[in-house]
Amino acid sequence: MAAFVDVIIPVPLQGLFTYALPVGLQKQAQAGCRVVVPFGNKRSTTGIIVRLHDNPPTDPTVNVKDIMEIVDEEPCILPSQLSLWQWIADYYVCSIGEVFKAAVPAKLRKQAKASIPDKGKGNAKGQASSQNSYTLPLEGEQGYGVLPELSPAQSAALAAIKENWKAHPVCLLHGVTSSGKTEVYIHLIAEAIAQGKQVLYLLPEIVLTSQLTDRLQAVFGDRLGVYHSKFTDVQRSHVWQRQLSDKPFDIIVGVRSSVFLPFQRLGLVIVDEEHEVNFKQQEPAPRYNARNVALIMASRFKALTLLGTATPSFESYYLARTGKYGLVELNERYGQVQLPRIEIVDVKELRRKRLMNGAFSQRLIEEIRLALDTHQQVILFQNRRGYAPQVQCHVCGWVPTCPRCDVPMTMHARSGMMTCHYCGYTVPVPNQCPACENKDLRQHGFGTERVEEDIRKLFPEARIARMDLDTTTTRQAYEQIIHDFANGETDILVGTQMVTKGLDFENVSVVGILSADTMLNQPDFRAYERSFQMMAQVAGRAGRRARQGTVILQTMNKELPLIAQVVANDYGAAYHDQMLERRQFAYPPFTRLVVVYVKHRQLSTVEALAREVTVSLRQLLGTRVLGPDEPPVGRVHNLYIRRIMLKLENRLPISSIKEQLSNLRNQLLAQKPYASATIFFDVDPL
DNA sequence: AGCACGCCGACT
DNA sequence: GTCGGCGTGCTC
Repeated sequence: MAAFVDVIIPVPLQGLFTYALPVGLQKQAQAGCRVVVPFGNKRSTTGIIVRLHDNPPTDPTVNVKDIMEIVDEEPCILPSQLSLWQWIADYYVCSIGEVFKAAVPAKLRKQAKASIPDKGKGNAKGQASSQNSYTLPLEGEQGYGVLPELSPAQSAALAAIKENWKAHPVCLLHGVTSSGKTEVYIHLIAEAIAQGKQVLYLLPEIVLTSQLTDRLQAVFGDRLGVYHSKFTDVQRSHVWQRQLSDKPFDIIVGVRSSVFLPFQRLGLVIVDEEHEVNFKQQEPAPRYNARNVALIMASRFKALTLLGTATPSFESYYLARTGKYGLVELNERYGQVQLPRIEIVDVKELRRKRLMNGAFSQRLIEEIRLALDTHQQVILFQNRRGYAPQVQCHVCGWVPTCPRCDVPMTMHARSGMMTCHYCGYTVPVPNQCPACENKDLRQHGFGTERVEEDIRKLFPEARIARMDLDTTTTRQAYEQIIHDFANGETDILVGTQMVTKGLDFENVSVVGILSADTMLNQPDFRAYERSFQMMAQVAGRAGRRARQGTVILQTMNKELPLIAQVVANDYGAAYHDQMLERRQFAYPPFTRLVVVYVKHRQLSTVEALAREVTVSLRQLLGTRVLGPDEPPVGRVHNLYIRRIMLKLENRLPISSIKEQLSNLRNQLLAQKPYASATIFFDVDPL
């Protein structure tokens, strides 16, 4: 009988915590069970048992405390999950307690007694499947509906994927926009569950709409569970519990965090829109990429994996081209719909000739007019929300900036407020310049709110909607906008990136990219890749059934090769060009990146600490260490920020380097002047 | 990350 | 006289 247990505690501290196991609790203790323990100043905290043993802590100064209570009769975290958590903590250089926090719904993390023992009865309320009965068809029996019929191209892709899987457990499906990848997925899912396997179908939050879940629901009924971040914590806890039961969902369609659900017999993982940056969690730790975590999880389950997208991340495409992944191309749009015609508009020249009407060129206005006259729909993409990204005093040049961050505040006209898009700080729009008292404050640039207002003036008869962070605060609002547009109740949809993501509308004949330049000008080695992806994706929303769509692409950089590649929809050329540069400048996929972030309230402290970090890392890694430098926004929430970038060749012993990073961090933060500083790592940054 | 302890300003 | 500001120290 074990005397001690090692426990995961939800704090950003390295390692596990050892507790004594009172005799009375010994028979109930199992790895994966929740326990209530005293921790620090807190009388009780819920942790997870990782292992049982007989060794008191080696450090004689620690005062071992007793477990107060074991919450579960049966583990609520499976061994496969515990080991995945450890992998994530090691790979992304964070604590396992932070992984615990990200992985488990809060309700389950806060002791919720008595809910787990009710095995097999976890009802996922508010789920796509609302029925209570979990009766499944017997083996071999047909609880799902009719599978969609596949076009010859889709059938060929399906066959090719299965053929590829014979040699590679991971296959990349590169299918042009509107090629009907979802139907292919449905066939693969049906085959997997017919073999008694579970399926994880991962997509970015923005694509997980009822449009999609209804479609899957129609085929798979209540074998399908949906795991959405906008569901309540209770709903997510129910899905978790059901996955532990003896009647788990066979298919989980879910966002990033669904990689943390307990799977018992995972056989297939589909990562749709594989290139999406939203698969990477930015804040807080763990800064994990759900696509990569899913790949690790799949390989541990010996499950097959399909990565699908019209615009593969260059990393994935590289792995496919070099034979690490299988590669299947699906070049034909479903129903022989043509790819859109992309027309470049030279904004620089039009500006010079004073021919721009605000953010709109004459060509774009003509095309919108034509679409409205023929009862077709329009999508306008502008990658900034709000009314004006910057306000400036025309006399003295004063610009309202956030008091807590080094950024200009964005003006929002409807609310009459200026808002910082980094920290949320909001103040009323000033009616005069506080520096020179002049009243001539001018707005610079165009946000979606302004675009919406201007387009209403140009087309007063059109029904117009806007989709951005400000109009989609609730899931219902988001679904409503999509629903109205899909049903033809809206003529023009204005929006940010949100309008570019995997939404399929039948009747869109015109897409306007108002300014390609905001994307192109990002000071980031991925700007090229991201710009191509975004433009190709938004262009792909145009031209559905029966007719070719038109894309009006407005740019100040029409001579850039990238623009020509977007026009030609030449993914291969964009990839090729970019690979030359990535190789030359030692960027992924030819290296792995780790960015070290240093933050502190005081500028002098951040700078000193960033220098110390850099010096120490140079001793270890030499010229692979770049920086320190100031990020584009050098202060957020009153914290000054510096970063150091590590470019590590693929052959380097990455895990030992990460261990040293972690040690260096602990060592520096233990020094007095740096005690209140923050150091964290962003592994494989996007 | 919490949370408590501890030492300095404007209020009933 | 005290309520409370957040610096800093610790967590099996």
